[in-house]
Amino acid sequence: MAATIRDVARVAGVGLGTVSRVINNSPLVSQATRQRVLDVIAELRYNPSQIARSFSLGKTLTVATIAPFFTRPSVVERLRGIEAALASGGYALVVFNVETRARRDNCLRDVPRSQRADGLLIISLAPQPDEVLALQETRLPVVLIDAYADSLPGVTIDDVAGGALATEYLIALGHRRIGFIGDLIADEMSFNFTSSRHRLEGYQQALVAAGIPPRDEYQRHGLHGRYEARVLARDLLELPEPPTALFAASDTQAMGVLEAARDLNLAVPDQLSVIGFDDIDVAEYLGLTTIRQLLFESGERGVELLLKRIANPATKLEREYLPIELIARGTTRRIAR
Amino acid sequence: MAATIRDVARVAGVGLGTVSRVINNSPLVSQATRQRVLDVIAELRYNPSQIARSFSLGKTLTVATIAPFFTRPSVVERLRGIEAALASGGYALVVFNVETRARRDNCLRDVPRSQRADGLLIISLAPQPDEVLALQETRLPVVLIDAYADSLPGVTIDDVAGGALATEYLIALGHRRIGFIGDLIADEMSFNFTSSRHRLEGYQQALVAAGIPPRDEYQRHGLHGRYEARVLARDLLELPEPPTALFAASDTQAMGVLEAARDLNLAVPDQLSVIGFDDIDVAEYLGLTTIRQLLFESGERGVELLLKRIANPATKLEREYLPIELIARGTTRRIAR
DNA sequence: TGCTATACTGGAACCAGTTCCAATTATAGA
DNA sequence: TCTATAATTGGAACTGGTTCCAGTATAGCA
Repeated sequence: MAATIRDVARVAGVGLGTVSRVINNSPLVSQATRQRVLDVIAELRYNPSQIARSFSLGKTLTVATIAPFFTRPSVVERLRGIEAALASGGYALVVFNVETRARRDNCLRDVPRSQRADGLLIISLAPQPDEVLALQETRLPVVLIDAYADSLPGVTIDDVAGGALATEYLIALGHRRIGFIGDLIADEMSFNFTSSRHRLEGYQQALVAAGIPPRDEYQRHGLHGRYEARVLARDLLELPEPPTALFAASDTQAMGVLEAARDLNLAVPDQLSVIGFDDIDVAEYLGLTTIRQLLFESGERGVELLLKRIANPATKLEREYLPIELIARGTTRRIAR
Repeated sequence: MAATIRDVARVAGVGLGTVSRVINNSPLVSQATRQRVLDVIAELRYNPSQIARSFSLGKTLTVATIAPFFTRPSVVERLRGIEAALASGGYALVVFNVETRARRDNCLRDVPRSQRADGLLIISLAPQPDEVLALQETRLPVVLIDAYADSLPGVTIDDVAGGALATEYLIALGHRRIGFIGDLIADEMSFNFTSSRHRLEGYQQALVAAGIPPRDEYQRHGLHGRYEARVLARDLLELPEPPTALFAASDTQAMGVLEAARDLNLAVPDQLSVIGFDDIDVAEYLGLTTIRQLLFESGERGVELLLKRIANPATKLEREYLPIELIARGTTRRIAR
């Protein structure tokens, strides 16, 4: 139906190779011939088939990304960085959104094997050791973003340090009773999210370092979401001896905490300090104190690492840590001991 | 390097066709042969090349989506609907993010021509007549979401009715001085966004119908964004005779309006009513009165229409209108005349 | 036993590009 | 004019699947 390169060659009265050379701007074509071919291409409205080209070249000029819950603002921002970096490199982006354990497993298994893409970015999901092996076997270049796995390159932050940073800040403000709201442990297990767990570790380390024994009843875990965090926080704040400050493992969850405070008529920051994590777009609007990480840049850097590996698969394993920063806004406040 | 179907055939001692039949679960293979082939596939760790398969079949099992500013919550939610519907149909999703006029034009021109995908979804961008012609010439099935163009199928809402609905509600609450904050006209022009313009039309119609002459100074346009809307709203609210209610063409812009009110110490809803559009996720958190549209579903329905057209390109032009609904929350309030 | 219908199987041809080698033509230099 | 070299050009072979036709084996039946 659509014109092929052979049609063009026939009509222009030249050989296949010549048309191919014209399409690819090879210098090995005379000006006159090039013009003739270009005219015929226009006349026949010929468009080279990307598929045939990929097939012949053995490269797809496409990168696949597996992302959990890609509506989360933090994930979206990373994706935006990825897309921007890929577009400027001439690559297209295929997105797989993962919202269940089964789909996570399927994607991690099938996407690399399908050979749809020249490389794979995995956001916030840490492959298990056996999955890492399977990945390596496919020889597909892979880079993790916001996740860590032995012997896979990645771009992350130091989540333990981030958790500690947030907690130390609250301690410095005079808080001693500090609660933590994070992702469901079971959920972390099934998806193998690691950031919430690491932030919890940092939280505990900071407490211990300040001589404050961590209390189990101050640590709550639920499905990642505003509503779930709201319920957890409400519960936490109704303890006989409630925390005076809450550290939420993400800004989305911090929003749930703020709702809980509203539910209970607790003034923030006067009666309750709240700190989040990520510094997503609305955090500024809400005046939320949080730990900023460079989401857009994480996508960009991930692409950079990946393209380097695509160009040269033997590149040594690189792992990049992006900086974090405390952004003090209006939801935290000093209290008297 | 990687094993091909011919390797499998050779090692298993069968023909090419037989291996292909096994891969595709054709019933025309004896149980014994099938097992032998499966064993060899496992042994050689053979994975069929998706590219070769696409090439041979003439279909990519991929759908491309062009979306402007895909970080906007409304766009993300539509994308989520698209991805979900595509995944369940076995299709992959390629995403192109458009943030400049030049990229919009390039994407609209090149993506359909590259024959990377079996179909194309365009979100919130209305192709111009000449672009429609070019699209049709490629014979690629296309469906618009949140956009309208002559002779292209699409899924939209009635934005004029939505604008009227919001405005009528404010009027019913007793407001007479009602302002409008929408996207930059020049921007609409260059991207050819239409929804903000249509909502403005509905706003004007509702005013006229209620015997209220629309005032030019009450209608402001800026780049789509919270900050820009904040500046516009502040300006509007500092008029000698400021509006008592503001209709923002999107929830994101409504958030900017709320910030402006905060800047000027205007209590919402007591001194200023605010209504948004879209009912994005945070709207509920903010208690924002808004017009809800079914974002996720718009993606799903768009995919459904598209897959129908891919299966049968002769499908007659379908255009679907999704319902809208006023969600009254806490940022609007009745005032005495 | 022979014949026919049925169940499998093999592999050539095909999809639309790229690449590379051989052939041809043009150009420069002697 | 002839030769060496450079500049172009043509097209076969190749990429890895699918499809379809022809061929073989097996079973059922008279």
